Amino acid sequence: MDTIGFGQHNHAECISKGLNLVDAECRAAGLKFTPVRRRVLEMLLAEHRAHGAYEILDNLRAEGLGSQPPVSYRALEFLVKNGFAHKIERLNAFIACAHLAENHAPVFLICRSCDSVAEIYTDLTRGVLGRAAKTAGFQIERTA
Amino acid sequence: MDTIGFGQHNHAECISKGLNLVDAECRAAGLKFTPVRRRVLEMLLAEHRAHGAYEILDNLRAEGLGSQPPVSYRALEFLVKNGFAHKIERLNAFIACAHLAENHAPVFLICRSCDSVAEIYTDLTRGVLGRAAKTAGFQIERTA
DNA sequence: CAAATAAATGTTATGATATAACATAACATA
DNA sequence: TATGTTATGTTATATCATAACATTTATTTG
Repeated sequence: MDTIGFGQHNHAECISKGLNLVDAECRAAGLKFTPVRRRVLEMLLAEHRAHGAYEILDNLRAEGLGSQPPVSYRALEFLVKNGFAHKIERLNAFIACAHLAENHAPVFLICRSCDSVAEIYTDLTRGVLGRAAKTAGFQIERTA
Repeated sequence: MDTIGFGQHNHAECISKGLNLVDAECRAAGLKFTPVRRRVLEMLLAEHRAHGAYEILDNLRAEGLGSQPPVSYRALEFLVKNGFAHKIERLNAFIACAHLAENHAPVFLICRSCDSVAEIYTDLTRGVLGRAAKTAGFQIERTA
């Protein structure tokens, strides 16, 4: 188990490492890490908080990278689909994955006061939830 | 632990019992279980699936119980706030609580094909999630 | 290389979900 | 009955999301 909480860390490095990692993964998987997609991930990595699609769009627009909703939604969809970011349904917002390069089922802890988010990962298919799911006729494929 | 899966049960009874239970709880807690609120809960109880706010509203409108979005949203808010229903963020929809009268932290299993929902409850603050939350500086108050 | 194909992006329009704000009515109780 | 409180009615609008189609860019292949 592992979390990203509120401890300090070298943040510039955190961003560049994330970008490089995703860059490499895309290369390996034959995915196109285009300028828009890269920039969106960079925005998400820049802060450990959830960003709305329109907030992302505003930034893209200011940088001349796109001006209409589908632009941000498509980039975010790409990132989420490939596990580089997650959508937090509770907030209708997106956050960079805190465990890039590891296959996992994310669970989010969301502060009720400030909407800060911490991402936990652990194998939920085992333990109490996995057993309950089985009883109900479900098999957990993914969370969120 | 307990779930509502896809087993059969006496459904008419399931509805009336739910209504009576909530009726009693409201009485005890000094909450007003008004016609709109009661009817909305009845709709939710009528099927073990999540209902959208606008679907609820359409029904209310057809019955002369309200015609504008705030009507259904307010009734749903009342039900959720008091634990009689839950909002499933993943579906932007609402479902009657499957464990009325028990204080709990719901977790939903959602079928990716048909959106069927099963509600699990268990004490998530213990076990792996509770420990991870603590590490991240969180204390789990509620889920969803 | 050129043509064909596929993938990504641009753009318009609209759908779907949700709430702010204010007016009115119903209810409780002093 | 006056007063405060809670619920409801209503308008308008904010917020989140995607369908559909045109255009461009990249990739494959003849």
